[in-house]
Amino acid sequence: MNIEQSNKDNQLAEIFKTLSEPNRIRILRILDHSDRELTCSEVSEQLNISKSTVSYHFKALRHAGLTNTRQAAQTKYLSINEKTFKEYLPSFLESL
Amino acid sequence: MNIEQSNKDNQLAEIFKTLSEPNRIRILRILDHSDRELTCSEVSEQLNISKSTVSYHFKALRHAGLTNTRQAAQTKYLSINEKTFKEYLPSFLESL
DNA sequence: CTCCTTGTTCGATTGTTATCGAAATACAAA
DNA sequence: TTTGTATTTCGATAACAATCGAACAAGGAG
Repeated sequence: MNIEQSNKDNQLAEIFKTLSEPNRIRILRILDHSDRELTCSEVSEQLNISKSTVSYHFKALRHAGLTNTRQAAQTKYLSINEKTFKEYLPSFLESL
Repeated sequence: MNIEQSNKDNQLAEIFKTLSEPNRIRILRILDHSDRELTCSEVSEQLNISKSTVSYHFKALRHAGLTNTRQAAQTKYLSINEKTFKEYLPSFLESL
Protein backbone atom coordinates (compact mmCIF):
# COMPACT_ATOMS: atom_id res chain seq x y z
CA MET A 1 0.00 0.00 0.00
CA ASN A 2 1.42 3.38 -0.95
CA ILE A 3 1.71 6.35 1.31
CA GLU A 4 -0.82 8.58 -0.45
CA GLN A 5 -3.44 5.90 -0.21
CA SER A 6 -2.64 5.51 3.45
CA ASN A 7 -3.05 9.23 4.02
CA LYS A 8 -6.36 9.22 2.21
CA ASP A 9 -7.55 6.40 4.44
CA ASN A 10 -6.58 8.36 7.51
CA GLN A 11 -8.41 11.42 6.27
CA LEU A 12 -11.55 9.50 5.45
CA ALA A 13 -11.41 7.73 8.79
CA GLU A 14 -11.15 11.13 10.44
CA ILE A 15 -14.35 12.29 8.78
CA PHE A 16 -16.12 9.11 9.81
CA LYS A 17 -14.91 9.56 13.36
CA THR A 18 -16.33 13.03 13.43
CA LEU A 19 -19.67 11.68 12.27
CA SER A 20 -19.69 8.81 14.71
CA GLU A 21 -21.62 10.79 17.30
CA PRO A 22 -25.43 10.89 17.02
CA ASN A 23 -25.62 14.47 18.24
CA ARG A 24 -23.33 15.61 15.45
CA ILE A 25 -25.56 13.96 12.90
CA ARG A 26 -28.49 15.74 14.51
CA ILE A 27 -26.68 19.04 14.35
CA LEU A 28 -26.09 18.53 10.65
CA ARG A 29 -29.71 17.62 10.10
CA ILE A 30 -31.12 20.69 11.78
CA LEU A 31 -28.59 22.77 9.90
CA ASP A 32 -29.65 21.18 6.65
CA HIS A 33 -33.36 21.35 7.32
CA SER A 34 -33.53 24.82 8.77
CA ASP A 35 -31.76 26.13 5.71
CA ARG A 36 -30.03 28.83 7.65
CA GLU A 37 -27.06 29.25 9.94
CA LEU A 38 -27.39 28.19 13.55
CA THR A 39 -25.73 29.23 16.77
CA CYS A 40 -24.36 27.27 19.65
CA SER A 41 -27.14 28.36 21.96
CA GLU A 42 -29.91 27.44 19.54
CA VAL A 43 -28.53 23.96 19.09
CA SER A 44 -27.97 23.57 22.80
CA GLU A 45 -31.62 24.28 23.41
CA GLN A 46 -32.96 22.15 20.57
CA LEU A 47 -30.92 19.10 21.47
CA ASN A 48 -30.95 19.54 25.22
CA ILE A 49 -27.25 19.34 25.72
CA SER A 50 -25.03 21.86 27.42
CA LYS A 51 -23.54 24.76 25.52
CA SER A 52 -20.02 23.64 26.26
CA THR A 53 -20.74 20.25 24.74
CA VAL A 54 -22.23 21.87 21.66
CA SER A 55 -19.20 24.10 21.38
CA TYR A 56 -17.05 21.00 21.48
CA HIS A 57 -19.05 19.38 18.69
CA PHE A 58 -19.00 22.57 16.62
CA LYS A 59 -15.24 22.61 16.85
CA ALA A 60 -14.99 18.98 15.77
CA LEU A 61 -17.29 19.48 12.79
CA ARG A 62 -15.38 22.55 11.74
CA HIS A 63 -12.06 20.82 12.15
CA ALA A 64 -13.17 17.99 9.88
CA GLY A 65 -14.20 20.54 7.27
CA LEU A 66 -17.84 19.54 7.48
CA THR A 67 -19.07 22.99 8.44
CA ASN A 68 -18.28 26.65 7.87
CA THR A 69 -18.35 29.32 10.51
CA ARG A 70 -19.12 32.96 10.35
CA GLN A 71 -18.39 35.09 13.34
CA ALA A 72 -20.42 38.20 14.10
CA ALA A 73 -19.48 39.84 17.35
CA GLN A 74 -19.68 37.23 20.07
CA THR A 75 -21.97 35.02 18.06
CA LYS A 76 -20.72 32.24 15.83
CA TYR A 77 -22.93 30.98 13.03
CA LEU A 78 -22.56 27.49 11.67
CA SER A 79 -23.47 26.27 8.21
CA ILE A 80 -22.84 23.12 6.23
CA ASN A 81 -19.77 22.91 4.04
CA GLU A 82 -21.36 21.32 1.00
CA LYS A 83 -18.03 20.93 -0.76
CA THR A 84 -16.69 18.38 1.71
CA PHE A 85 -19.87 16.34 1.61
CA LYS A 86 -19.91 16.40 -2.17
CA GLU A 87 -16.37 15.13 -2.23
CA TYR A 88 -16.49 12.47 0.48
CA LEU A 89 -20.10 11.57 1.15
CA PRO A 90 -22.13 12.67 -1.85
CA SER A 91 -25.33 11.02 -0.68
CA PHE A 92 -25.22 11.91 2.98
CA LEU A 93 -27.08 15.20 3.15
CA GLU A 94 -29.94 13.95 1.01
CA SER A 95 -30.40 11.01 3.35
CA LEU A 96 -30.89 13.18 6.41
CA MET B 1 -37.26 14.87 17.22
CA ASN B 2 -39.08 11.56 17.18
CA ILE B 3 -37.78 8.30 18.53
CA GLU B 4 -37.41 6.50 15.20
CA GLN B 5 -35.32 9.32 13.85
CA SER B 6 -33.21 9.17 16.95
CA ASN B 7 -32.68 5.44 16.52
CA LYS B 8 -31.73 5.93 12.91
CA ASP B 9 -29.15 8.51 13.94
CA ASN B 10 -27.70 6.10 16.45
CA GLN B 11 -27.48 3.37 13.85
CA LEU B 12 -25.82 5.60 11.31
CA ALA B 13 -23.41 6.90 13.92
CA GLU B 14 -22.59 3.30 14.76
CA ILE B 15 -21.67 2.59 11.15
CA PHE B 16 -19.51 5.68 11.01
CA LYS B 17 -17.80 4.69 14.23
CA THR B 18 -16.99 1.31 12.77
CA LEU B 19 -15.46 2.99 9.75
CA SER B 20 -13.50 5.50 11.78
CA GLU B 21 -10.46 3.28 11.88
CA PRO B 22 -8.04 3.42 8.94
CA ASN B 23 -7.26 -0.27 9.12
CA ARG B 24 -10.92 -1.13 8.74
CA ILE B 25 -11.12 0.97 5.61
CA ARG B 26 -8.05 -0.87 4.34
CA ILE B 27 -9.64 -4.20 5.10
CA LEU B 28 -12.68 -3.20 3.09
CA ARG B 29 -10.52 -2.03 0.22
CA ILE B 30 -8.56 -5.23 -0.08
CA LEU B 31 -11.81 -7.14 0.21
CA ASP B 32 -13.32 -5.06 -2.54
CA HIS B 33 -10.29 -5.13 -4.80
CA SER B 34 -9.35 -8.74 -4.41
CA ASP B 35 -12.85 -9.72 -5.38
CA ARG B 36 -12.82 -12.75 -3.15
CA GLU B 37 -13.25 -13.63 0.48
CA LEU B 38 -10.36 -13.07 2.84
CA THR B 39 -9.22 -14.66 6.07
CA CYS B 40 -7.97 -13.19 9.29
CA SER B 41 -4.44 -14.43 8.70
CA GLU B 42 -4.22 -13.04 5.20
CA VAL B 43 -5.27 -9.61 6.38
CA SER B 44 -2.97 -9.79 9.35
CA GLU B 45 -0.06 -10.41 7.05
CA GLN B 46 -1.02 -7.84 4.43
CA LEU B 47 -1.59 -5.04 6.93
CA ASN B 48 1.12 -6.04 9.38
CA ILE B 49 -1.09 -6.09 12.42
CA SER B 50 -1.57 -8.93 14.84
CA LYS B 51 -4.17 -11.60 14.30
CA SER B 52 -5.96 -10.72 17.49
CA THR B 53 -6.35 -7.14 16.34
CA VAL B 54 -7.64 -8.25 12.96
CA SER B 55 -10.07 -10.57 14.67
CA TYR B 56 -11.28 -7.61 16.69
CA HIS B 57 -11.80 -5.53 13.55
CA PHE B 58 -13.52 -8.39 11.76
CA LYS B 59 -15.97 -8.66 14.61
CA ALA B 60 -16.67 -4.95 14.55
CA LEU B 61 -17.26 -4.89 10.81
CA ARG B 62 -19.53 -7.87 11.06
CA HIS B 63 -21.43 -6.37 13.97
CA ALA B 64 -22.09 -3.21 12.01
CA GLY B 65 -23.45 -5.30 9.15
CA LEU B 66 -20.71 -4.19 6.80
CA THR B 67 -19.40 -7.66 6.08
CA ASN B 68 -20.59 -11.24 5.79
CA THR B 69 -18.81 -14.26 7.16
CA ARG B 70 -18.64 -17.80 5.99
CA GLN B 71 -17.12 -20.38 8.25
CA ALA B 72 -15.37 -23.45 6.85
CA ALA B 73 -13.75 -25.58 9.49
CA GLN B 74 -11.41 -23.40 11.54
CA THR B 75 -11.20 -20.81 8.81
CA LYS B 76 -13.51 -17.83 8.60
CA TYR B 77 -13.97 -16.02 5.31
CA LEU B 78 -14.98 -12.39 5.13
CA SER B 79 -16.77 -10.65 2.31
CA ILE B 80 -18.42 -7.30 1.85
CA ASN B 81 -22.10 -6.92 2.62
CA GLU B 82 -23.11 -4.85 -0.38
CA LYS B 83 -26.62 -4.38 0.91
CA THR B 84 -25.59 -2.28 3.88
CA PHE B 85 -23.36 -0.08 1.78
CA LYS B 86 -26.05 0.37 -0.82
CA GLU B 87 -28.45 1.47 1.88
CA TYR B 88 -26.24 3.72 3.98
CA LEU B 89 -23.21 4.69 1.94
CA PRO B 90 -24.04 4.14 -1.71
CA SER B 91 -20.87 5.80 -2.98
CA PHE B 92 -18.38 4.39 -0.56
CA LEU B 93 -17.20 1.22 -2.25
CA GLU B 94 -16.70 2.90 -5.59
CA SER B 95 -14.48 5.49 -3.95
CA LEU B 96 -12.08 2.94 -2.54
C1' DC C 1 -2.76 -39.27 18.55
C1' DT C 2 0.30 -35.36 17.83
C1' DC C 3 1.37 -31.23 15.48
C1' DC C 4 0.22 -27.20 12.81
C1' DT C 5 -2.81 -23.58 11.42
C1' DT C 6 -6.69 -20.54 12.21
C1' DG C 7 -9.16 -17.86 14.89
C1' DT C 8 -11.04 -16.17 19.60
C1' DT C 9 -10.72 -14.58 24.17
C1' DC C 10 -8.23 -12.59 28.15
C1' DG C 11 -5.70 -9.26 30.73
C1' DA C 12 -3.15 -5.28 30.48
C1' DT C 13 -1.96 -0.97 28.76
C1' DT C 14 -2.46 3.34 26.62
C1' DG C 15 -4.88 6.73 24.59
C1' DT C 16 -9.20 9.04 23.26
C1' DT C 17 -14.09 10.74 23.75
C1' DA C 18 -18.29 12.80 25.42
C1' DT C 19 -20.04 15.12 28.97
C1' DC C 20 -20.78 18.52 32.62
C1' DG C 21 -20.47 22.84 35.45
C1' DA C 22 -17.57 26.52 36.62
C1' DA C 23 -14.62 29.97 35.31
C1' DA C 24 -12.89 32.94 31.76
C1' DT C 25 -13.38 35.84 27.56
C1' DA C 26 -15.45 38.91 24.35
C1' DC C 27 -18.52 41.97 22.96
C1' DA C 28 -22.95 44.84 22.98
C1' DA C 29 -26.33 47.42 25.13
C1' DA C 30 -27.97 50.31 28.53
C1' DT D 1 -18.92 51.22 33.40
C1' DT D 2 -21.97 47.72 34.70
C1' DT D 3 -24.72 44.08 33.10
C1' DG D 4 -26.14 40.50 30.13
C1' DT D 5 -25.49 37.21 26.35
C1' DA D 6 -22.60 33.93 23.49
C1' DT D 7 -19.03 31.09 23.32
C1' DT D 8 -14.64 28.85 24.80
C1' DT D 9 -11.61 26.78 27.89
C1' DC D 10 -10.56 24.10 32.05
C1' DG D 11 -10.63 20.30 35.15
C1' DA D 12 -12.80 16.25 36.25
C1' DT D 13 -14.94 11.99 35.31
C1' DA D 14 -16.53 7.91 33.29
C1' DA D 15 -16.74 5.17 29.39
C1' DC D 16 -14.86 3.19 25.46
C1' DA D 17 -11.25 1.81 21.82
C1' DA D 18 -7.09 -0.09 19.68
C1' DT D 19 -3.43 -2.78 20.37
C1' DC D 20 -0.45 -6.56 21.85
C1' DG D 21 1.09 -11.21 23.37
C1' DA D 22 -0.29 -15.23 25.75
C1' DA D 23 -3.36 -18.69 26.45
C1' DC D 24 -7.02 -21.34 24.63
C1' DA D 25 -10.14 -23.94 21.34
C1' DA D 26 -11.18 -26.37 17.05
C1' DG D 27 -10.18 -28.70 13.19
C1' DG D 28 -7.01 -30.81 9.43
C1' DA D 29 -2.90 -33.31 8.01
C1' DG D 30 0.41 -36.54 8.79
